[in-house]
Amino acid sequence: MALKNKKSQNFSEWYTEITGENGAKLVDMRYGVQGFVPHRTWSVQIIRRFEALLEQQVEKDGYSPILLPLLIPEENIKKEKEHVEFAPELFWVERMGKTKLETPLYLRPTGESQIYPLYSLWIRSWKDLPWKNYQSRITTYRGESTTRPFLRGREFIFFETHAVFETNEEVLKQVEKDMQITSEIITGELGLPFLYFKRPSWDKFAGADDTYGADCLMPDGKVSQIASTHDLGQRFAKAYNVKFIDQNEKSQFGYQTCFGPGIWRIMAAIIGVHGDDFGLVLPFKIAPIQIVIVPIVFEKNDKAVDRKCKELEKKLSKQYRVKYDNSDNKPGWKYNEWEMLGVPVRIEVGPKEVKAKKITIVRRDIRKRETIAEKQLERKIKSYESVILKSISENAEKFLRENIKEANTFEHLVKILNTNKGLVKTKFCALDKSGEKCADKIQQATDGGKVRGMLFDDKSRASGKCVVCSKKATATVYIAKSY
RNA sequence: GGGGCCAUGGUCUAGCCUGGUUAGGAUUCGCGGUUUGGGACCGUGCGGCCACAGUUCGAAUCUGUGUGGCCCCA
Repeated sequence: MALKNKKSQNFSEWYTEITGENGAKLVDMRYGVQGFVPHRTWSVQIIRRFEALLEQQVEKDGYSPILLPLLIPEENIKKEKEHVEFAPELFWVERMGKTKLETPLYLRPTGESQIYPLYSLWIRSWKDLPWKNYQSRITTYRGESTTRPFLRGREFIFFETHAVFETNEEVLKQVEKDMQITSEIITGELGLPFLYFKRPSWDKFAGADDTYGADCLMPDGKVSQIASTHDLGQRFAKAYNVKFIDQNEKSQFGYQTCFGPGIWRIMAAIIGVHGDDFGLVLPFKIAPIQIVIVPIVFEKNDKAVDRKCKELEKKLSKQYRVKYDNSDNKPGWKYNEWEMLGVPVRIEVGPKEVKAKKITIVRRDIRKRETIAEKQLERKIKSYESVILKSISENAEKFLRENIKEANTFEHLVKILNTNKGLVKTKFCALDKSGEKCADKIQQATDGGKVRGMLFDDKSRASGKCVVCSKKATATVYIAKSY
């Protein structure tokens, strides 16, 4: 059956339905442990594909893979004063069988406290720098109170890069590079536009000098951070003793960054932004099955249709991931099934097509049928690869653009955030501690609207007055409710 | 973190208020057959009251606790 909930009418319930048993079967929430989500095969196959794209991209930027344990000894979390912020939400392992462990172990809430003690051992000289490792296809653990599949979990899939540089200038270059990586994959390949912000000081990652985040707009008008980079300065280097001998034979602390595309959040955005009332709409490149062939058979002994389908399957499989669905279900069943799963291209072959040497082809994103000469099939599919991506990207970009509104007064800002969806662009006094009071006022007046920050590449000097306190504005900021 | 709703075969649901037959139906799934251009049909078969405790002669139903899910708000 098609989805009961409409995306435009009730996004939350639509989202729950599409991820579950009556939708695309991405997760199974019947596992019975809050915040711990069994990922079914379709979601894993999708995730693996874009993880791989991200892996290739960060490796191109000089990162190499490492894989560290899930468990970290207690003392590590105590070394960085601000990072201790994670402590209240840690999961602990305190026993091995019946034996109480001498050192309690915590499940990694993120990688800093396990990676940097190792960096301290691995990095010796300026010749080792920049030092760039990443780990992916791992999980991370935080005691969150509210959980939702792909948006917030107690366990979730993680991807993190950690770089050490000689200078602070290199850090900023890396921040920019990370934005490019995010853009090339998440926007370029997955069709998800985002805004890249420098976060206000009160909204930084624990222990970072600065945090930069990529915000994607979800259909209900809330933004979701789908990637972030942290300028760690030397703070972690000092806490974990990440030092190197410089060219003058002096010992120096490294400058560090870490970057994390949010694997779960990206998945949530693929589902939410591209999906429709018929199910998922997958970007061609990451679809586990790119083309499904549906036969239409009237007579049992009609071997011609089957033969044609097998021929097409064989031919197209050289270039694409193809499924010939010759199950017992009726064609209508198959259409609905594969549309729910988001397979980008469907080919229908019946007696009519065989006779006329034609093929019926359907794009998942617009669900329009087209009958073309068989000879043109491969060229058509080739064009769909880019056409589908372009089409879904443009829709997503249009939605983002249309949902950024400008406000010049506090009242206007509050009115927009309380009645409309999306982001509000406005003037703001300060992104350091002194601006936090104004941010709090906005949050209270708008039921949770947060200052997301100023655009990373915004080099202009803000003019005018803060929309809240009327003091001189120092930044143009964006405000939105968020996940 | 706060508030609300909820938990019955794989899925959806009736029964619960007012305790008492073998927990009813739809769909899915398996088998046999007829079918196949937008979720076909007939026959047949498998499968269920979230957990624990309490009240009771008797609990899906009442009470408590726990666990989990969904929605709204922080």
